[in-house]
Amino acid sequence: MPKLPPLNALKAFEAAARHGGFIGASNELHVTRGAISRHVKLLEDHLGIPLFVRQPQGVRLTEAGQQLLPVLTDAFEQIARETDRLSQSATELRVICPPGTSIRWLLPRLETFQTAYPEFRLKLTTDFYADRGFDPSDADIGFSVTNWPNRAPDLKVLPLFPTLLTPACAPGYRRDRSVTSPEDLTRCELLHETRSHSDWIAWANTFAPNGVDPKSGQAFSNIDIATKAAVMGVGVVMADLVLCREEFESGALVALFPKLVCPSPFGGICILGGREKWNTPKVDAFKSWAFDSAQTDRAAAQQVMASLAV
Amino acid sequence: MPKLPPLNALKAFEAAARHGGFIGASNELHVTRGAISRHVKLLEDHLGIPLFVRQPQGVRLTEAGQQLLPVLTDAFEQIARETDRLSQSATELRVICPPGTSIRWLLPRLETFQTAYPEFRLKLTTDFYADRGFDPSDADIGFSVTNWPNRAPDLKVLPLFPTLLTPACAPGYRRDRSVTSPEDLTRCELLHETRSHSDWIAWANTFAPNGVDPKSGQAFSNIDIATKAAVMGVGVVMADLVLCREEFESGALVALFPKLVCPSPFGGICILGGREKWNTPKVDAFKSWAFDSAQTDRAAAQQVMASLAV
DNA sequence: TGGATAGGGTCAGGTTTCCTAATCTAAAGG
DNA sequence: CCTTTAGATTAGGAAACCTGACCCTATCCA
Repeated sequence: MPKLPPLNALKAFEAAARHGGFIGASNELHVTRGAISRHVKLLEDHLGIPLFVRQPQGVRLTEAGQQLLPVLTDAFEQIARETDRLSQSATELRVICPPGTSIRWLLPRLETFQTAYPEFRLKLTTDFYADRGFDPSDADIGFSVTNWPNRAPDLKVLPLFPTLLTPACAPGYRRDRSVTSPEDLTRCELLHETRSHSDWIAWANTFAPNGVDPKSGQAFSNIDIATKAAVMGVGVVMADLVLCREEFESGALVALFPKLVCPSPFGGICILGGREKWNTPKVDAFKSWAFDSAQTDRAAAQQVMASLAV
Repeated sequence: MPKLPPLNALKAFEAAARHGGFIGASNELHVTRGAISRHVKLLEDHLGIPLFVRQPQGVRLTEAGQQLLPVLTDAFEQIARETDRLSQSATELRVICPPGTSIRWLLPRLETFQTAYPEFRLKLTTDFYADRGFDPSDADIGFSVTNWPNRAPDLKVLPLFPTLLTPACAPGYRRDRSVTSPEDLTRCELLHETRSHSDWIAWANTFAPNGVDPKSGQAFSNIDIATKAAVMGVGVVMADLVLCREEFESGALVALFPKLVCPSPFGGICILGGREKWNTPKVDAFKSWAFDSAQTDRAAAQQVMASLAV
């Protein structure tokens, strides 16, 4: 690799040559004429060959200067194009989030992110991941309902708030079925999300090992629809006390067994990101915003847990 | 024109990425690891995107780094190639010199130039110029026997030593013809250079307006051959007291009229160069060497002129 | 003719950037 | 468990850089 001349001198020369004078270059580079003059001279000394002919009316490129200019312009343009592209991609924040979490948590809060960090352009994909789980090359941030125990070594995880599960239904549904113990659930319609019955399985394992078949009932494409179905009196949904806080507070949903709350074995809602990007400004911004936004959710969860311990 | 990142940081990153580590880069750039580390971080901050994944065993390029590296390598290589080429041409010194001056003055002294300035590779062309005179794009330096009065505005001139003309011949030739006054030259064979009879014309105009026909006699392809012919007793040459000093001192040539010396109306031997290159290191070196080497010639000319004034 | 303008060169002095050298950290290897 | 390796980090001093004021020259224009 042959040695390069001083790069800043090259930049100064390129600008001066392109503008046909030192003043133009000094404006472009926001320095004084003297600075351009010295840079150009330095480069000429380095190469041992004059690049400009100085005349009282201004400078004119020598033959050597004319040969050097297009090479530099081209090289700098290449560099600028690529670095710009990378910078650009540094401000685009791609987030992927499963439908339930997206509808019930992320979407209602997203506007505050854009307000807090207008310099990032957020692109949200609301969808389940493909079978392989979250892939950092698809998005910068992925929401997840599990802490992905040891599953992806290249992924970093930031837990936002825990998932607290308990069966819930509309007040009228409870009245009609007069459910008082887990065994009574056999008389109820269980409402599921299509992809997994794991929430019902987890809860049933803890509180009703023999009293309910977690595979029975109806399935919906995502947990938000299942919850809405419960509100409409279709059946009993395994509700997250945190994510469904609104429905519980308004009375649209009631917990069948307020003391039988099962923390999700997978931990709760968290965000994932590739190790490479985990500490980039855009990901940092999102992490910090998400963690702050989840503060009230963590507090609510803690309150529920405290009330159970009594 | 989009803004460029700090160029030195780009250089540091490029070297680090190419070597796959900061130590390799620090060796190539002759700085410490810390310097590379800071440069890379600066660039990452500037772009807002990490370029390396830091691991205890070393660094690994991120996706962004992998995309940036080839662009930088290519751009720097282009620049290095072109600047190298220009530097190279800065050390090649092309000189063009008419045959007479070349044989009698330049060639015998050339070795001392190479000794004094081994960094320049001198390429000598011994030839007359084409009709248009010396062209700076053909050579960096041109020797001339005239000062080119106001003829080429873009040329710079450095006079080396004056031309002092007087008719001379072999001692035996003078004895045979018993020449004692300019009028006796009509009985002599005049020896000329093919291209121009101006020396004889200039001398005859001054000292023998009616006594000699400057167009008569024999012509030779250059003044050196004409001089050698005179030494051999063929005729009378219009000799330069400076350039033919050796022949006069050894007695091979004698001046027919020692007091009738005519300074060339064109001044004398000088070197020419294009204004653009006149102050480049290589041309400066040659100018300084040539001027110093001509010191004894100027002294000899001065001595001749002083002896005439007595 | 002579002042105004425009382009560049140069220098001292202060600021920014840069590098070094020493000290930390974390992992791997003997 | 100690050594080695590869980077990160920091203070402080060296180098590069820029500014701002001045000079020069040629041209324009009144």
